[in-house]
Amino acid sequence: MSNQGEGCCEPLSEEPLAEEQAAELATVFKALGDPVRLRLLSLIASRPSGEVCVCELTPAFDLSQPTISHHLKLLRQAGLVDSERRGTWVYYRVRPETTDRMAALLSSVSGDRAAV
Amino acid sequence: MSNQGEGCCEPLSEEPLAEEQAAELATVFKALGDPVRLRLLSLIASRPSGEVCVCELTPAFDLSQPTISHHLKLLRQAGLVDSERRGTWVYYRVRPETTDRMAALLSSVSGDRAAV
DNA sequence: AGGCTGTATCGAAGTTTGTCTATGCCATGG
DNA sequence: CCATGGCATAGACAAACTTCGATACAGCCT
Repeated sequence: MSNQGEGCCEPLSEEPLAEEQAAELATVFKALGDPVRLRLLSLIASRPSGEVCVCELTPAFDLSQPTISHHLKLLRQAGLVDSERRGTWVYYRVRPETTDRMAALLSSVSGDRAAV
Repeated sequence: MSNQGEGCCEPLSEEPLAEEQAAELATVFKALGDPVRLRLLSLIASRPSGEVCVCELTPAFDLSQPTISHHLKLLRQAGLVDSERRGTWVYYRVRPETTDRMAALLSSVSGDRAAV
């Protein structure tokens, strides 16, 4: 499969991002790669209280309630948000550890080398 | 539909992330949401020279050459990388403007409010 | 010019994703 | 204790994505 000749450049020394790590990080970015989920995250993050009730998120979109629930589940599984039930209602909040980690990763890409 | 009753919380004041903007940003995150593309970006970014020849990227994966070419195209369309042909070979480099913008967005999420 | 090599484009197959309706679970409140 | 409302899960289906082989295009070299 197309092994380059010899005159192009030096061979790869090492992959900066391991296969396994890339798969894990891709899961988080994939969760961010949908307009609805991005807006959900933004809605949650923009609250001074730090949390939003699902009953407030659902009517903000032109989508069915199960669809919003599904998107929230993906955000939760990606570690981007956390949920807590208080009585009748469920509240979602951002997990800054995850967003910070992703921000640091992207910064390192433009900075110099890819870090963890 | 499910319009909530009245006892939950106050209504939404405004969406922090417009629908159109969310769609645009989601495209970039979607490009990042694949292990192969993440590793490609990492490989390109980790080079001191700032650029990598495609002939070096292709054999680094257990995938066909058209598949790598396709992933590079998506990264380019998302504004994450740039390509330049020099003679026989094509070189890819990271566009720091884009990665920095995404990093800033994620930082703002954990910081306080969602910014542009 | 002709052949060779590196890269991109073109359909096509299989899998994943986003959305819906229908239904189930949990907590509240008569 | 049963009815009601908020939220999650299950199954179904269309659209999108990832991958491939085949092919086309672009430079180099003899």
